Amino acid sequence: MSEVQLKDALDALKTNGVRITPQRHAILEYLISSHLHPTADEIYKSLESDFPSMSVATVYNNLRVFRNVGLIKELTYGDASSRFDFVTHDHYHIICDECGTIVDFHHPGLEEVERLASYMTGFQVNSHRLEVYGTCPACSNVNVQ
Amino acid sequence: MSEVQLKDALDALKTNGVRITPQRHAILEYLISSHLHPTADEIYKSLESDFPSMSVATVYNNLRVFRNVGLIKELTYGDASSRFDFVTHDHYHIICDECGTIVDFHHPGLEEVERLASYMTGFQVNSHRLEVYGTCPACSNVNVQ
DNA sequence: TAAACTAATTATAATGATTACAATGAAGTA
DNA sequence: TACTTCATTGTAATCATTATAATTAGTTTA
Repeated sequence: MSEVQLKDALDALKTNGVRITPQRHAILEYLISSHLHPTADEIYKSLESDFPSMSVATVYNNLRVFRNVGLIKELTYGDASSRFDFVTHDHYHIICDECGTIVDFHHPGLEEVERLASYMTGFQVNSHRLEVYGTCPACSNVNVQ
Repeated sequence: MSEVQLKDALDALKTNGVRITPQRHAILEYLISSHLHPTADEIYKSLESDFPSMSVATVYNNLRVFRNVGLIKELTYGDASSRFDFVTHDHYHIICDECGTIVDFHHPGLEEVERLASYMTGFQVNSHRLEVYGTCPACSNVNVQ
């Protein structure tokens, strides 16, 4: 786990006047160390042994706080649970249609697309979302057999 | 409304062995004529006067059928309702952060990004999803005043 | 340090979109 | 016409997420 990332995140919280509680510390630590894009429930279950009395509402509340501060991004997929991604450098996601695995890949931002969309629609553009879908190597191998 | 699109859609259903019921006809017609990316509930409410006894489950069931046949795309946004988009030529969406309006814009497909993602991750790529977010002209004007 | 104030946590109930289920109805086929 | 299959209906169930109210813990100030 990157201690630097954790320290920066805690500083960001302080700057925003957000108290640092043991639960928040643990959730942040988990988000930084696990690169698995966990759901709220996965975080809750993972921290259950360390915080037996923690409520699932606490996880949701704090994920919202972290998102508002800009520390994490929420990845939403219809009726399935949201997944949460600690914000580092710019990257996009590729998602396996079979097993749901999410893998990061680096690619320059699509500023040109943003510019064009803005020009064609008259919107002021803030951001964009890009995801690629396909079959991961593991699932491809299974299918072959 | 494009009669050609409706005819093609009905043909596609027949080819796939899907019966064409009055409800399905009406839902399809609504999806083609309205370019508002409606939710299941909006479709349900709009057809209520013509089909007083139609169940909301029928709308959901048939949207799933249409999606499986490839006639429509489901646009998902976390815990909010899914929106449904009749598939025509390639286009992406730009969405207003303030009011949620969805506007189509045309842009060449991002095959290069798909290729790069595939190369970097070893995935077989099937598709991608791109959305741009910003503020629509109407909301921009409101903010100025 | 102790009191006072504010924010966070907890447990639980409520919400709301979507799906599952069983019964009824309609379409296609022999 | 009878049979089989699929679609629709109404309702109950599911499940992620949020709201609420009470309790607890941090922070600030005297």
